[in-house]
Amino acid sequence: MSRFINHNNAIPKYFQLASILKSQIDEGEWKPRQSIPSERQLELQYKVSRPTVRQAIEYLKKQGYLYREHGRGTFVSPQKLQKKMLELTSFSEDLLRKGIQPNQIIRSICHVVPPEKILHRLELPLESKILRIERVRLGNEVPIGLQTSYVVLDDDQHIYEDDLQQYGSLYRVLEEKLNIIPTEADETLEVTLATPEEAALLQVKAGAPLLLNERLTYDQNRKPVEFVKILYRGDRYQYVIRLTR
Amino acid sequence: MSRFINHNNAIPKYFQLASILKSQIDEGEWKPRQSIPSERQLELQYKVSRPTVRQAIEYLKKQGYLYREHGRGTFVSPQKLQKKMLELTSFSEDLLRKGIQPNQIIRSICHVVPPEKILHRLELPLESKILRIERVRLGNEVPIGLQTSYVVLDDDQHIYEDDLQQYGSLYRVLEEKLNIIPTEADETLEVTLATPEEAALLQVKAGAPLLLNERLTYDQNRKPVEFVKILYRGDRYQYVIRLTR
DNA sequence: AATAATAACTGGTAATGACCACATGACAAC
DNA sequence: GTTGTCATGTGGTCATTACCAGTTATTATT
Repeated sequence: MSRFINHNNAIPKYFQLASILKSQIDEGEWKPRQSIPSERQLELQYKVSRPTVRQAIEYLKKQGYLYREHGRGTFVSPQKLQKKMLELTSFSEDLLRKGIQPNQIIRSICHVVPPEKILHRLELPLESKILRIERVRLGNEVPIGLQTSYVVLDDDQHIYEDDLQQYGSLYRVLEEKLNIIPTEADETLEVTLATPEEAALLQVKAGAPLLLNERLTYDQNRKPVEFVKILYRGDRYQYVIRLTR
Repeated sequence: MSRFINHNNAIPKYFQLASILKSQIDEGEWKPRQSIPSERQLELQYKVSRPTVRQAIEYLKKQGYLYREHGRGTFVSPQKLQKKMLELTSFSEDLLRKGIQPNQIIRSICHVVPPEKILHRLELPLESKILRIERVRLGNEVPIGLQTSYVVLDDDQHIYEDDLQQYGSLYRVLEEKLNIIPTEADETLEVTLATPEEAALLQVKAGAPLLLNERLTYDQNRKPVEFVKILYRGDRYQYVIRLTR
């Protein structure tokens, strides 16, 4: 990691500076709760203006790396808060972060007319046909969740089984192949009991408690792109999240 | 709501402007997906500088009221996304928003030495005595959740049963009486089965599935203030959340 | 009529300079 | 010794100016 700002570079200076500061935190150069140099010092050190310094610090603050106290200084957040800065993550990201190897079995991938309630939430007219993907998600080769995704695509956009295998996660296909960035989601969690079919796929007894997770995801333009329903095995899955306000 | 910026006012201009813009959205003057005036127009209209306009818009963007598209404009988020901008909320706030009357029975409020694991997460030395509050939470007079809170307080800070009754929620006591602002939290959700004691308090059968919610809350200075464990009745509670990235 | 260049928007990044509000430690007055 | 004042350092707010980078409608060209 270069410790200087490149002044004739396509990458914004505030972003370069944020990367430099972040690497000093990641590498333990600055310890949690320790103060980092003041805005004026950074301004001199990196030869950028104060607004640029502030923008870089704001960026890292939003991600949970730094916190500020008026009149006192800017400080490194305790380790615990540095971990998960993404609150909206894919199933695969989730598991990888816990050190579990994610895997999947694709049960079906085809165009169907989803239930009316789901069409409504996706802001689509009645009888619309959209892509449905049914998958069994595995962690270290053991069934963890049963996932049904409905994805809204334009006529010239396609997702094939090969894409999912190759990219490893639906979110990566959306982002890297189709340039759709999931940015916001409304999510619910509740407890349900396994039907015989669900029980068989998840290898539990019928009636076993499951964690039901439903999510409506919006893209960068606030257009609904995905409705997903995931049934987790109650005994093998813990949902982790970080909240801010 | 005044539609002008007060130039000699303790309240920051960007905040005044944000309030004005927000009220135009709330009152339906600007419809979802409709564009709001450009930065240059707002600059002229309210006689403030462009950085101030940008700060106001950034503020509302972070709260989910607006979204921007480079080269196109700034737009009002669809209704659905305007609702819950707070991701970190108290139990009472949660229920009120769903139109359910929250209530509580305080089972105990006393100082105890919590389990070692909890002391560790609260970054306290072994054998520390802290405040424990055990409550049964009700919605429309029916038991919904069983809540055990551990709160870290300074020696000169106190919470009494009367405070909880009076303020209605622990978070309001923390904020309004003690000036502790919960700002961030790490939370987990999983499924468990009711022990006989828990079952009796929640009025379900022993072994009934419950939603277990554990949360570690940090204050404005990133100091752990509360560890809370809530057991929700699986058949009566749905956990709702909004995710962003 | 179809296509390509362009002008006129939009938001994004950046520098400079100024003043305010809060926290803290040094120091003088008591 | 204790207390109050003040200088100094911190982040917070704001105005002004400039240019860059996408988007879109217009206009000139073919």
